[in-house]
Amino acid sequence: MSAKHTIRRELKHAAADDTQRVLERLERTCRVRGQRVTRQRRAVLQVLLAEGGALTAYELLDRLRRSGGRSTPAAVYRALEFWMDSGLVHRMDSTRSFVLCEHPEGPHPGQLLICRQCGTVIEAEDKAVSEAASRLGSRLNFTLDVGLLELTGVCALCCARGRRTQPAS
Amino acid sequence: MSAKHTIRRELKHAAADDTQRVLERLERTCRVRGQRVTRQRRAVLQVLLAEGGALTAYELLDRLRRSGGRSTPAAVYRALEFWMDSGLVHRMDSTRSFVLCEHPEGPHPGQLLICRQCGTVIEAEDKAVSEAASRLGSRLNFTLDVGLLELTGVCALCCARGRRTQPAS
DNA sequence: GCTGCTAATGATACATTGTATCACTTCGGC
DNA sequence: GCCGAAGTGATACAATGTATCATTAGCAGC
Repeated sequence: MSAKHTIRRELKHAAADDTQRVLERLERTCRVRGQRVTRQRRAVLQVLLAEGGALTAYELLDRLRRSGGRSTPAAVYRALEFWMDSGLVHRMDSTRSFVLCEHPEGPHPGQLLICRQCGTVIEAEDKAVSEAASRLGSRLNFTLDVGLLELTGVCALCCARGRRTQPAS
Repeated sequence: MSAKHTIRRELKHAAADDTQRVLERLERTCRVRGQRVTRQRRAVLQVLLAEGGALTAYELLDRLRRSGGRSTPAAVYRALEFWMDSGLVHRMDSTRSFVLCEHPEGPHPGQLLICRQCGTVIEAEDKAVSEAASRLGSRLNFTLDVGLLELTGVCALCCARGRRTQPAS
């Protein structure tokens, strides 16, 4: 459990941390699982770490190419698929974009709150929501997948920015 | 209110009903709102009614062309956008497909349960889920959009079909 | 160190999904 | 009938995602 916990903390504080160290640890963890962390995969994760938010596959491709790589769409999608299988990256259907996950231990119930305006993504683990959904599933005889619910809206910052009538200004 | 209700009931029982009658009523309702129900729009809705489930834009296009139409992607998307604005059609991000809505009165909180295997879509209005989501939004200072949550899973039928081991073994 | 197996890559082409543009047509109000 | 706005048709294109297959890299066993 402590290994998981460490990765999670490191992801959360990656901006302030030495990115290299985080990657090395991830690499070690994946190797233990029998997975290879190759140049492509490392590069993709690095971009997502550096970005600190969500990116579409082609935005990711752009960034990789700009840093001198010769990636292709297929390569990016393969790397993303790998990280999704590892549980380190989530794909958001509503924006067709990819974001680092904070719970690398694999599939887990939870929610993604996605800001329509700035693209910020907050990952939540609200028991009330996931249990209500689960109950709804049972009621309708539907075996729901375990995974993240996507909730779109406007984040606090954008909401404040957007308000022309001043709340206190 | 009774008009809304009637449309809703008719949509629900469209398969058993006279499709033409439903369309005529929808047309009348839209006209009252100052909206035009054109040939393209009527055709798109007709296909969705006949299908009784979700279709992607290009599946819809295929069906339209097979029935002798000369539609284009743009035309289909325009018609779908029109019906979505009217609240009669929902787009599901997770499957990139479109489905008739049972609540033509406009945006409303609710859930779509989507079967991964057969594509069946059930529309639900579970207060517990939408209220839990809403509370989560408030807690995180996120102004959530009013709309349908997409929950994927496996429907009862597919679940039964898929079970190789009998339930009591 | 070799050999051979498997996983991953690179490159290309292609498939799918969605939009922009613009000339033309249709509809509804006068 | 005429006008203006809304809608259409056609074309081209943008964005997103996959299939294929020859080549390369990493690891296991010798």
